[in-house]
Amino acid sequence: MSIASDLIRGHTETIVLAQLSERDSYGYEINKAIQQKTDGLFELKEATLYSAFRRLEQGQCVKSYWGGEDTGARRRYYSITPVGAAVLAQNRIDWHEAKEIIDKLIIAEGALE
Amino acid sequence: MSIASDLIRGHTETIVLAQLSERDSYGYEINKAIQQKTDGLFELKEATLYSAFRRLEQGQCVKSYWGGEDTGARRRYYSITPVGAAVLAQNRIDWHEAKEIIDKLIIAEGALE
DNA sequence: CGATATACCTTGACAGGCGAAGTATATTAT
DNA sequence: ATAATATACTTCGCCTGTCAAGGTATATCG
Repeated sequence: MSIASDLIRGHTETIVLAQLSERDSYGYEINKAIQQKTDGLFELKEATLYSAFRRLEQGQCVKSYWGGEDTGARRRYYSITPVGAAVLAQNRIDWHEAKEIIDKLIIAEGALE
Repeated sequence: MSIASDLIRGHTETIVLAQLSERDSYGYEINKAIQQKTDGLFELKEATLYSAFRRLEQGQCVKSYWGGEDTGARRRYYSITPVGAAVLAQNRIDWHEAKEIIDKLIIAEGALE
């Protein structure tokens, strides 16, 4: 991956929620979707992804259910809850704010477009 | 503060280096400058700031020297090194890339401006 | 039958942020 | 005078999210 762990830290849950807001999905598929969306520049590590699922489910942000296996192994599907949708909405707002703040702080003095 | 720890994680060193690229400075002043630039929305916690200094100095990114006290207590000034300047430049590039990647992943489907 | 792709799970280490507490000096208010 | 506040730095130890490493199980393809 070409993006540092610390730069992604804190975004994992939001990324997962954003995926789930499109449609119910499962770990493996979500990760493939992320790789595709970023042209292979980024992927979630499995341990990171599954620990995010655990936190999200504990926080009532997602619900899970075992789904049918068309091809490989069994899949645990996740769906976003109203709580999760609200958290996602807030996280998006926070991200916009954080972006602006960080930009203000790290962009070079003269580099104002 | 209104920006989550995990969203800031990994940016602390870059923020400090960016400040030092303008002029030599010391911890307290850097933090004040950051608060001013962000209209009070963000500040580095002391422990965070000083541990960043330690890492940066160990990594040859900054050098420090004791400076004169015009008003309060003694100050430890920091200056950015060529290594630090290079790291800063790379971190800025990384930030731009990370921003785009995160945007792609968390922005709502229909919300493309 | 072995290799590969799909799919999930757990453990333990590591690193950075930060609360809390401490030290010391100068200024301002009471 | 003295208490409070602002300036300024430092250290300790906890917490949390990431991830390397290892494990399990099924289906497909050569």
